[in-house]
Amino acid sequence: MTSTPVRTTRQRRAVSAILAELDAFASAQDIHEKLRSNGDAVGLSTVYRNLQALSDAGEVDAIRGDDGEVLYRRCSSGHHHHLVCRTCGRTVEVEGPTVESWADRTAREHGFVDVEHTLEIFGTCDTCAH
Amino acid sequence: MTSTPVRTTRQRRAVSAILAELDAFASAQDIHEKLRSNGDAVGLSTVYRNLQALSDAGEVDAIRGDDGEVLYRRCSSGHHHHLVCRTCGRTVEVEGPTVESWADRTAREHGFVDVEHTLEIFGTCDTCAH
DNA sequence: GTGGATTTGACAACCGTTCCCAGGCTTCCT
DNA sequence: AGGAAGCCTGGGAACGGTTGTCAAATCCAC
Repeated sequence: MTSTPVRTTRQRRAVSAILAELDAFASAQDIHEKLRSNGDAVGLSTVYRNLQALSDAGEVDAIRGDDGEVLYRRCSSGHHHHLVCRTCGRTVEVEGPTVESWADRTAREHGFVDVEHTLEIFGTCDTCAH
Repeated sequence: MTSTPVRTTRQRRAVSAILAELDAFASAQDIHEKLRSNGDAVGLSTVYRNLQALSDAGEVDAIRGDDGEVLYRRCSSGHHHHLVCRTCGRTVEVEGPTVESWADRTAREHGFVDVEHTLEIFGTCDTCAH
């Protein structure tokens, strides 16, 4: 396998920097906007490309919002789920060991293999609920 | 509150009929295509409208596929989750009572209210796995 | 059957995302 | 440091799913 060279460009650094200081899930366009208002102008295509690359590399988590747009967030590396505030986007990473085994067992009982699952919890956080 | 009259049109019936005989999740465009090849021509807009209406009325479940398109399926009325074959779309409805309470409890512990969750399991069904 | 509101359908518009490609910038080598 | 090679960038066009528009068709109550 041929190693793919990766270059550290200003744009790539800028995108990573934004993600590092963000506690909430944000869309590619949100991030593009933030970069722009920070003075760190980066092309929209580039933002998309880099977010996707980071996502593929497992460095950021990607989920799909209600309206279908993809939201990104820098997360801890292990397998976990998200508790997301539907108002401000603030996110808490949670683990549910029981869920994992239940999902796998259930799928296997029905003859399914190569099992994955998605689980997200949405609510309104205490700050946003007054 | 003013009651909204609902009319039973040929198109509405055709869409419901297709859903009734479908065991898998299907996109609006899939359904439009099936109707068309059945000779029951229905406009694409109408298919979208009716699927959305059925979804709002809770008569069909809607989930979002990996590529972001919305998939519909007629399901049983109670709260349940889906075990979906990622190859053929065949779907089994499953229940996970433990998951429900765990999700609610976890969210509440973090001060979140008005909690919802989404949980889908994807795998390859025995038929598709050979 | 008739009137009048609901629905339909063809097409345009939308929106997030991806593609394209000429020019720019990193890297590596010397 | 200087220069060649090729990955990266960015602006705009293209794309695919979905929604909006509005005149014409349809359904239902009377």
